[in-house]
Amino acid sequence: MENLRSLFQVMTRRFGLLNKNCCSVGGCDISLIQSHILYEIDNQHNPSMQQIADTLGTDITTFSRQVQSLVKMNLVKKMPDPADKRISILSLTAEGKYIAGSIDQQMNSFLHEVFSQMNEFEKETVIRSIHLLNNAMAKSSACCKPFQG
Amino acid sequence: MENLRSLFQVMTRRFGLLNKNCCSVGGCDISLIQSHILYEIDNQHNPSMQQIADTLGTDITTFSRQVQSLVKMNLVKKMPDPADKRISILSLTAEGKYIAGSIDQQMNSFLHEVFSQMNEFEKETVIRSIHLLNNAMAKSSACCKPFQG
DNA sequence: GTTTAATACTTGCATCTTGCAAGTGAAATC
DNA sequence: GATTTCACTTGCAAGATGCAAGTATTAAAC
Repeated sequence: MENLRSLFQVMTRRFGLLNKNCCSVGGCDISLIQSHILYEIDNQHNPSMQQIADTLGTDITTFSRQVQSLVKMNLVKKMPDPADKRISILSLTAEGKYIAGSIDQQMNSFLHEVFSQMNEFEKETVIRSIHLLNNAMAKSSACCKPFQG
Repeated sequence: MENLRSLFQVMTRRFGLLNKNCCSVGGCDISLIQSHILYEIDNQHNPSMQQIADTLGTDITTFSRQVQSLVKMNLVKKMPDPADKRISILSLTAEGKYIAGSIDQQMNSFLHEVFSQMNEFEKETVIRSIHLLNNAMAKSSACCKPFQG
């Protein structure tokens, strides 16, 4: 089999660059990490700090400070869990939802442009393949332990 | 079409986490960025500083300092281009090659484990798909301008 | 052929990010 | 009730980042 790593390296770097350029919405500049945090808060159900930090594979202390900034920017809300007062449940404010949605839209429109290079059959094949890959990665013990979302 | 972005987000994060854990070889600890630099130096032909910095989408000043560390660690060599003395050509030292190869091996063995979850047909489909994707991204104007390797 | 502009880097500085260690307070275990 | 564990938060020190301003070299303009 050919060198799998270089195949993936190229792909993920390109997607990473895409992601990097997708983070400014209006006057509001969001860092790459922050956009990932917004994304995860939006996609998980009543997530705690720890959950999102684990998902993203970032240290909880760094994460704590990132969230503090997002709270200051009025994009994220932190509510103590009524059942366990140690836990902070994260959610997006209206503004946070707007920003997250905006980034999502930008990313999707770029991706659609990329996919527009392909015919229908190719598109479907590629999408199915990524699903396969994601499932295989989720099952693999070697990698990605933190993330099981 | 379903939400493409979340599909890619999951995939690239998993691969990113994989990458993150692949960077220590023996006693030598390498940061993620440094491993990317080693990879690119190894894969491009007599690359200049600017070329690699562009490929990786990092600022040239940050890159300059990263390369300085790698030179100090005796993993990278910097040679002035005889034809244009402004340019520094980068190459790996023997030790740098060893480290880069080691990381490559780790990544590939993890990827093979992931692919071992699939049957032959799925494997081929997935690999072909990533090629398709990389080609489409290379053609797209929207993204990844810096990288054309 | 000298001046001007552009290129390929490098350094200064100020800011942000990172993660370990050490803390707080709350829940679970003993 | 004492100890341990858990979910976070802060102190610090180290590293990463990027703009501005520098050097040296090459290319372009006049």
